[in-house]
Amino acid sequence: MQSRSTPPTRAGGRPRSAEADTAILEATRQALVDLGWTKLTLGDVATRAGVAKTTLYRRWAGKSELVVDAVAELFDELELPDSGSLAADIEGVVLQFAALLGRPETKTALMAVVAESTTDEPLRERIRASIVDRQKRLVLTGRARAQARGELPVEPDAASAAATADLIFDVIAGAVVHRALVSAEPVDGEWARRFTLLILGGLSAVSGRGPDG
Amino acid sequence: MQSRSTPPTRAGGRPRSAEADTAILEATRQALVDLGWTKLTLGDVATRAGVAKTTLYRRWAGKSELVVDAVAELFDELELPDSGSLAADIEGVVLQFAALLGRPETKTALMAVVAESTTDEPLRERIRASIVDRQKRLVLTGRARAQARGELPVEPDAASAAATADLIFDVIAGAVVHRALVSAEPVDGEWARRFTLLILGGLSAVSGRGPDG
DNA sequence: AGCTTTCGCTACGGCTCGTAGCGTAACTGG
DNA sequence: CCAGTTACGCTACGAGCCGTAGCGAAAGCT
Repeated sequence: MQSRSTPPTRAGGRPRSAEADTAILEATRQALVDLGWTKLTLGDVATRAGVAKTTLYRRWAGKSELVVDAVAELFDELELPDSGSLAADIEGVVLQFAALLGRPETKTALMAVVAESTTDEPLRERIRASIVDRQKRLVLTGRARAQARGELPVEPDAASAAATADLIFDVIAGAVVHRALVSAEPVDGEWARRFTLLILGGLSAVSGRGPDG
Repeated sequence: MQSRSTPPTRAGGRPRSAEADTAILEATRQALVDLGWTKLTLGDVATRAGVAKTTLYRRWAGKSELVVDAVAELFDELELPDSGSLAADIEGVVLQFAALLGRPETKTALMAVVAESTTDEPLRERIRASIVDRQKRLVLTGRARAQARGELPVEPDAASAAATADLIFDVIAGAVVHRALVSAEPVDGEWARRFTLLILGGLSAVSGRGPDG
């Protein structure tokens, strides 16, 4: 996962405790739930994890990196169930992503580290590698399946196909995040259905008929 | 604007300096550019603005509230130019919103305060009132114009119409924010064109033909 | 005038930061 | 078994920021 700060890793010497690692990440998530992003302190996390504060600083450069690793583990749960239709696939991934964003630890952490990454390029790359790309795969496989079913045309131009995939990704992830965290309204089956209708058929499709289409 | 913390406002007494207010908000934006969200301190803002630190604390409850007010002013610039077609309207507002998110002060501030708002309900309400609703108006007027032109059907059910408007809003704002801040790739005319194509015609429309459609 | 509120300034205790130093623990290779 | 190497827990430290209190002076209103 390349999460921790890699030391020169010469052979020999006492190995880093794996239990400490998991304890720290779990303690970080719990601290996020209890305190939120700003009030979370590394000293508090160390106490919760039962390790010394110095141990934390030996493995992570700072608060942002630690939190990214802590929430990145949660994004491993994301999967794309093969529902048999593109619409069902989209609804499924939307609801799954929404459930993840519903957890208090991801809620407060995700936006905060992204905010931090706007003035910290290495951090942004870390987020991309351990969180964002994991979601992007869902879009790629989902589209491949839809194309195999004949639900979507195969774009001949590779550059155009990549741009479309990026677009779809930003639209889906962005819309769910905005609905869940900015508008702070529920991402339920009803919303997922309307959203999918919009993505597949466009504005006229979603506003032309009722939600029970 | 109801931005500052309203004192009991009895008659009489020395009025609050309006110059200090604008100086503080301007200093806050500049500090955001120079330091980013986390490294911004209220003491530093006070020094930049040429006011005492205590003056700041008399008007704002904390860092989050101050920053919200500082960036909210920038969102007043948003306007919906009547371009004559729904597609052009969408592209216009997307590019306008993207330009706003391109500024370093909004970049780092917007996500940070939203992150904070997930554990601070009054702050979320403040953001909604002074920032989010301002964008939502653009969606409502844009749709009204499109309906007047006959480009969009008029939804008879009021609840359904409101749900659609919320959906459109979350999709547009969310996609632009995600593209600009998470993917960190340019929101240019090319992207705006493809995005508009997707919103209006759905997935098959954007992947069916090339970007020069 | 007298009253009221804000202002700038100084000072303070409390908290967090990130690091340094030390002795000990764990694991590796000769 | 014994050096060598690295991680660990612990303590302590200067530095910086927080948010508030207290003061005298300034700027309005009646």
